[in-house]
Amino acid sequence: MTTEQSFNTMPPVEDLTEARRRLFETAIQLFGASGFHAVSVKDLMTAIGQQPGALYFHVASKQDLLMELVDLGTRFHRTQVRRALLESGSAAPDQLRGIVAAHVRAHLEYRDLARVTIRERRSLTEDQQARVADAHQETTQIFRDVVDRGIRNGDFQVPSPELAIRAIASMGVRACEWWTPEDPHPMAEVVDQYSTYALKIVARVS
Amino acid sequence: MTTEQSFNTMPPVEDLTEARRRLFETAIQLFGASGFHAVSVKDLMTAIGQQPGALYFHVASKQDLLMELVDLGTRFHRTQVRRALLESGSAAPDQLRGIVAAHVRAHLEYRDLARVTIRERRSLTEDQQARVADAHQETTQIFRDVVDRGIRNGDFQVPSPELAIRAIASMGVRACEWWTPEDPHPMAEVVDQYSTYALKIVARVS
DNA sequence: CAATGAAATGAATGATCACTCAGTTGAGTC
DNA sequence: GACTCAACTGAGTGATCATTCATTTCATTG
Repeated sequence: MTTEQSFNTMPPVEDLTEARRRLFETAIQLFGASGFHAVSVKDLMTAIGQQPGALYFHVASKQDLLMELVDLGTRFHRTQVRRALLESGSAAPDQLRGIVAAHVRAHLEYRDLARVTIRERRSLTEDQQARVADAHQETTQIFRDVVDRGIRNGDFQVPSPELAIRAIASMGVRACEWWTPEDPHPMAEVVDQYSTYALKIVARVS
Repeated sequence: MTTEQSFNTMPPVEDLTEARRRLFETAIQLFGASGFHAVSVKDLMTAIGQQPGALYFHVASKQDLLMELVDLGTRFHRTQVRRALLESGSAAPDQLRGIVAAHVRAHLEYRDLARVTIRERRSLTEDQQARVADAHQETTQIFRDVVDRGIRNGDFQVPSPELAIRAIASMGVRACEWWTPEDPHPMAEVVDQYSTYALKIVARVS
């Protein structure tokens, strides 16, 4: 097993032409750095080395492009958390450690995508938000299921599962805002520590 | 002692004319809801019931207005954390509980201001960011001092104080994004729970 | 080598952007 | 009742915004 780290801006996606993939990657970087509304179509296309109008060969609108990015980020996040649960054992603490690690890692490996997905969801139209809501809800439900099960069988003990999950998720969500590959704490350490914090938060008080 | 909750958009500020205060409050609400770049000068001044040009009687520019709001939020946050430390006893766990409670409460009582302060710091110019940096740094240092002291005297035990503080702060910072006064969990419960989580994170493993 | 079609150009569209400024309003002061 | 002054109006400025579209480029295919 290699300890190789990936610092791509976009997770692997099928059915994506090279030109589209390059557009998406650039958009993720610029939107992630400055925000959707702060980046103009001219800014975006100049960064790719093209004219503004070329955007509309690939997407219907700037708004539509954002939708695709947020959708991509939300689905990727769900995929990673889902997989982590599948690869965990049946013990609730192991499961929680697994999904929190996946959650944090997703936000650190693809920081710009995570920033866009988190920050710019409110910039989507109501219809667009509805289209993304399901995938996000499913990810939340996985956390809820794991914590609830841990509470039922006595592994965890916490006054409010909702608050605990919000707190746990917050650590990972915020991580993409401050962590960089140059940080003195390597990604693996952050992932490990934050997973431990999650377990401490829901730990049974004996 | 009353248990009265305040849901104003702006903390009390001296030396502020009524017209300016109204402008600031509206700006905090609109910028907090949609983001600085998504709100035009026309949007902002229409919400106050004035012409766009009237803005420039009160501030030099839209950018300058943002600077004042972020500065306000950053200083208020520091004030609250500072005060909480002063009002705590000498025991590190009590101090940590106090400053975390103040941190979370500041983000819940003034959600829009917190959102603007957190999200839009990157929208400031470099000079403006530098002007805000000191106040923010001082707040961080308070957390650092409390945790470090707790570690030295054996109350706390954690592999990395930096990571623990980031995690603890994240819970409060994110809270202004999801909590509302209509939430089933009242503010006091969130504040109390999150303070407890903070103590659990840095707790000595015996 | 002619035909095709995906990809991008370059110039234009009207709308909206932040911002300016000379003039108006109206409440308070001498 | 003339004067002051903070607050705001209303009509504009040029720049930039997202978007459109007829045309061009160029690698691939028949």
